[in-house]
Amino acid sequence: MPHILTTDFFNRDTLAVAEELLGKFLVRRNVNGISALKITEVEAYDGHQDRASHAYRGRTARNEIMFGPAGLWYIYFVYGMHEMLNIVTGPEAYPAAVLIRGVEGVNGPGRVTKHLNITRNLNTLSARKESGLWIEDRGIIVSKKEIHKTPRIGISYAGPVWGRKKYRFLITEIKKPAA
DNA sequence: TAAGTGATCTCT
DNA sequence: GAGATCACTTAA
Repeated sequence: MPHILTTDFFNRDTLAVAEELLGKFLVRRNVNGISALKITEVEAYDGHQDRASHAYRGRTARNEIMFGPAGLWYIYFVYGMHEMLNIVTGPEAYPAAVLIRGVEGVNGPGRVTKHLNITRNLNTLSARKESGLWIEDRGIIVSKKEIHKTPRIGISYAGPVWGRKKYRFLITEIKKPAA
């Protein structure tokens, strides 16, 4: 039986949540039915001191949701064309979230949202069945050996310290034998 | 490698 | 209000 992740899962250390999201399934229900895709790549944005985080300069209308309780979707629009999907983590008033950068067969945060028809109208909603977008544990175990950690992407403004932190987690690509 | 695209934020 | 910037993608 798939187990839907709830607040308890998300209301923990952001790095732990990010790492453990690998291998879980992002499930979307819309007019086309239900699709479930395994999460393969994420990034953590953790706390007000994280210079790469939207919350670094304090609370604004956009990042307000990052200060909210865990388990809410934070979806924003960048570069005039891409919606980014994040799940809020940690306790209320502590600004943190995990960006879902890739799922099985769909690489790149902008492509994930496009593929699953995820837009800002889901922003601030809760990750549960009722919202049409949630995350399930389907029993897949991801070993530490399969997990790669690298610096985050597209955050050169974050400076040498925060820019180099290995807050990006991805499942190692398994090389297929040449056909 | 550079352009596209528009919301958001910072400064006037 | 104006200008710069941006947690990206695609086409060369």
